[in-house]
Amino acid sequence: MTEENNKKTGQNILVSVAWPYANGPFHAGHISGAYLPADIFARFQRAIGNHVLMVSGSDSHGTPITIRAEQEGVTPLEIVERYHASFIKTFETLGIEFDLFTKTYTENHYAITQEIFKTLLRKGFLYKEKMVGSYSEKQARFLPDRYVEGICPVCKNPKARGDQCDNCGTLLDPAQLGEPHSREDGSPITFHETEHYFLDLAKLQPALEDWINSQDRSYWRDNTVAYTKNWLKEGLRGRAITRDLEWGVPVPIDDPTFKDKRIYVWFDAVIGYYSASHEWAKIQGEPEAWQGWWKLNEDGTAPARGYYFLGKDNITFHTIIWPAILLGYGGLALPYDVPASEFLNLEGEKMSTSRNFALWVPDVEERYQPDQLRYYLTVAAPETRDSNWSWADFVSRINNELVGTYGNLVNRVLTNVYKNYEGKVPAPGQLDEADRELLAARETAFKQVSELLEGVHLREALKEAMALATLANRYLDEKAPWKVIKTDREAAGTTFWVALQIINTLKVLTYPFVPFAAEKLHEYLGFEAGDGTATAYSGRAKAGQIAVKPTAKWAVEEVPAGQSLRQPQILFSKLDEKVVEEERQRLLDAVKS
RNA sequence: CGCGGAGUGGAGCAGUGGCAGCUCGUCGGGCUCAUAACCCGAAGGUCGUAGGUUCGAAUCCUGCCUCCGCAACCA
Repeated sequence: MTEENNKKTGQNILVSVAWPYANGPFHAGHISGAYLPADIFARFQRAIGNHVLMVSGSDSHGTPITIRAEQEGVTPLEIVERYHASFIKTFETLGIEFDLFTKTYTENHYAITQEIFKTLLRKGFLYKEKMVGSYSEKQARFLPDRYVEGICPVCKNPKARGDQCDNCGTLLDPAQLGEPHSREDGSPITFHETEHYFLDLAKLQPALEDWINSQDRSYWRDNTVAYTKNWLKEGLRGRAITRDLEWGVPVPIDDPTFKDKRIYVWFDAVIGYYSASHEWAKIQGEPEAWQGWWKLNEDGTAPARGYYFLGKDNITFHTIIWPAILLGYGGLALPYDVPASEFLNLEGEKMSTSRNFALWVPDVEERYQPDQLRYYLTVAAPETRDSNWSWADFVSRINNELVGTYGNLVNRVLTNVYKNYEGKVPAPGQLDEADRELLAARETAFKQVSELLEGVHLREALKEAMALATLANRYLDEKAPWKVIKTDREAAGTTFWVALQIINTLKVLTYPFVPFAAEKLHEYLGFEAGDGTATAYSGRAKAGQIAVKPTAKWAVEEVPAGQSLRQPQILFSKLDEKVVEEERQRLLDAVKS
């Protein structure tokens, strides 16, 4: 392990991932934009020896869940449980490992959310205000603006929504609509006065600005900085954090008028990162362990760096609102970085869940190797701008890059050595310039991939690792050890020894991205699974449980001469070209139905 | 004129005033241990668009077009 990495060893890293809203399964954009990058980053951080706490959970509240439950004649909790199970299945299949993936529907979360609410109230960061809400007599509840439909006062479009008219783009207030009615059942809407608590963002703005300006944020992605500064520039306004709902965290105050109100879902959802850390600590049997990731040191510094992985639609909740809540509450660490992703399109079109034009992960997770999905979701990830999932591209990149370049390199080396050297790593003789160059390139690649991963430039990091595989392929062609072996068995052995060292490093460098293959390769190279030398991968996140910490080691290490290899097998399977048409047809069929 | 991001060969990207580049793919040739990697060569771009500044613009300025997110009750 390099000195540089030694310095970093032992830091605490919080990996927070946006809480998926439990009213539908994952599509490819969710995984590509948040859960997979978080997992890759967390695997890297664990491997270099940092203490990672990676948490998230199902966002269990909110009107869409309530309405869906009513449509299906089940309880909101049944909807939440269904998709919570679906999320966990996907994580297990794709090898996305949390320390805890919980729900916002837990006693722990309710208690902590209420405690934060009460503290903010006591410290003067909440205020009460009356507002007018859209009320459906028939459904007997207040509706969010977008669930109110009526005639647009500007263009007379009869299907204008309460927040905006899709026809002419005018921003609306539900009260401006002609003949306002519920979008769900068409029942008429009346307007009732209702009182709510507001988070006093204006009051928190100075502290928020101090925090943002307390250090150079150029390591944040451009879009994230732009969004955040823009909001601050325009001046923050209070934001209602309670709703007239029956499903959610009860408002913890002694006031009968708030008996039928709940804390609004966006307020409680961001608190999930913190409450989940408490839950994790309790399950660990060390109820105070959360402090190592959250509780500010006496000098005001953070005990851990917190990384928040999410989509661009969620940025301001994590750079403005969540920090504001934390500042108001006091004593807790604020986000260090918010690596927000752009959006993933599908076959050149925007995904649309209402049209059912989406790549639903549960539909494909069984048809392809998890590493194939992880690879493509990384190289095609919307890391800096909107990107595109295309099945033709998927097949071509898997076959050419993952299989052709990396898989084939591993296979040609392992099969040659296995066949010709009694299944043992040959001893190296004198190294020549080409050997030394390649071994040096391995050190460079290791350093670069490490730096890129540290900066959350995941796509670049994977590209660098693959470049080393390309170098190794070229080296083998030049050396042609399969020819040399006929006349000079020792010289060929040296070449294979060098190639094995490169493969061993590639195993480490690609481990965060394709952990299943790394694990297999580790064994093919003759190491023991779980021995902690490279990619020991000892447990996967189980439903709502603690993942066992991998003890993978991030280092350039030697495969010792004489070590017995195991019978090599194909690392990644090649895809048949015809899946392109099949998958495209599946998408079309789904849209029709 | 609400705010912000983006537009460069088929795909993904780099390029902040000096001959438009890289990776992948495509086509032709070579080699072949391996799930056909690697090597040599070729085609392919009026840099979204119109104008301006400049000896010189992908780059700086202005207008317009297209895509994306936000727009404080979507989460």
